[in-house]
Amino acid sequence: MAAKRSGAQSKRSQRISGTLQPTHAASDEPALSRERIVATAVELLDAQGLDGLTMRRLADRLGSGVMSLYWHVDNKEDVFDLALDSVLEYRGPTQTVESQDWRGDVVHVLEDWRTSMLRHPWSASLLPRRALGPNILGRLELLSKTLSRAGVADADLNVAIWSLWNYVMGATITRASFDLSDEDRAAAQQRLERLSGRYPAIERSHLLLDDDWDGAFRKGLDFLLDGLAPR
Amino acid sequence: MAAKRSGAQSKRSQRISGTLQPTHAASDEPALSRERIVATAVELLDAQGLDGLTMRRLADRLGSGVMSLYWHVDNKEDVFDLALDSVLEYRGPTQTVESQDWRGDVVHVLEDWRTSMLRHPWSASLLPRRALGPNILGRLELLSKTLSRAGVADADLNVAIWSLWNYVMGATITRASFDLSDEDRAAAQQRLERLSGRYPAIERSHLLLDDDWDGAFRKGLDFLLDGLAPR
DNA sequence: ACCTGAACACCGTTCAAGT
DNA sequence: ACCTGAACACCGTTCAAGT
Repeated sequence: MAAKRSGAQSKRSQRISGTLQPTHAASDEPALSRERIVATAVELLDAQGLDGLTMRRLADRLGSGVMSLYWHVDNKEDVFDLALDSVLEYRGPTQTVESQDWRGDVVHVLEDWRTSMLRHPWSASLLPRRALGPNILGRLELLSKTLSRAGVADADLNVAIWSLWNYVMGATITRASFDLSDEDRAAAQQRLERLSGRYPAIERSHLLLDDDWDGAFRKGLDFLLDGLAPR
Repeated sequence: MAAKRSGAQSKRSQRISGTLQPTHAASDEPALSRERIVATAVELLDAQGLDGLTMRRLADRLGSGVMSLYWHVDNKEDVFDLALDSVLEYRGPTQTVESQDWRGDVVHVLEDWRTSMLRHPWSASLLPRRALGPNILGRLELLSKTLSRAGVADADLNVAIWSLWNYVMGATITRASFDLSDEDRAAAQQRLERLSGRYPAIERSHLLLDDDWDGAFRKGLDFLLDGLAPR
């Protein structure tokens, strides 16, 4: 990873080191690299959302020409794949020492997954269309092992993994997309009421205003786990 | 809805009715309308996928100028919203006569939902980013009523709805995105094995090759329902 | 090995104008 | 009320060229 330099220092070093950075004389940016590109792409996505990521904007932010990116990266799809997988890197404990609470471990793995994605809401809507990168596979691997330890039989393992994956993805995607629009939800509820009578049930229960996403997530997850690995 | 006419008939009527369709003399297409635009957008999405929908291509297919679309439709986002909601129109029985099998009704509602979306795989990856149209609301309403009849208490209704929604969305999105790439999955499994050792658990269980999506869907759904509405 | 600008074939949408 | 073409400000990517 390139270290950050202060503006003053970089200006000086730029003036002095004309021969040291011959191909990069007009800029104070460190050299281009796959890592820098991906990190900057994530920044851009966080700041501007899915549509905000543009090869041209990305190059701008990196202080390089647009076409320079294509040396390090296949195309825009590739950038999406890399950004998504980088955001899903697992940083938690990969093997809690002698844990006895296997069910708690499963919950932790899944909640960490959800939390990671919610930190970058674009990742949720991106995931369904992208390839499985190494970090995603790593999380699936971890989930598989934890489920085995929790007592899920080998024959049921894939069903269990996919059920939980589906649930987590659905919950995360829903939450990420609905949470963006708080007053939209209020507006939606009002619209519901103006159509008075067409949707009486969900109007009465204030479905669109309900926002205990975390609670609902945990509750549904518990039900699933009860079925998958009876305690 | 504009009625379909045969080519011959429309050519004749075009020649005769110069004064009847004065603004549309040069084409044998019926007049533009919101409905036609949406229907054609769905065709285009089915044929070419998400990236295949272009205002220009859409206009081409409709035999009109690009800008004519904007009289009937706000912008491209609007087209996406309309196409998505149109695909989610519920056509099943809205009130089965005196059904006693309430749990079966819930399952039917959710499976019909999933089936509708899988008929148009782009809808799955589109949904998380779009507004709730009338047909989506209608399905939520139906689900809510069915759950009530199945014995879910009012206080638990929203949690139940969102849990099921999340599960169905996750399962559908996953299935729609993974199913597109059959030999990709085989390639992924091979890649796994070439990395031999990094992901032993999911390699051993052939997770990426497992494709009993429907079975997994039903199983997980049953577990959820067991928790939400004990029989 | 790494970076670049010009050029191509596209986009969505504004606007002013037509009937 | 409905449709249109020209024009604008963008896109992603190929290519041939630079160091």
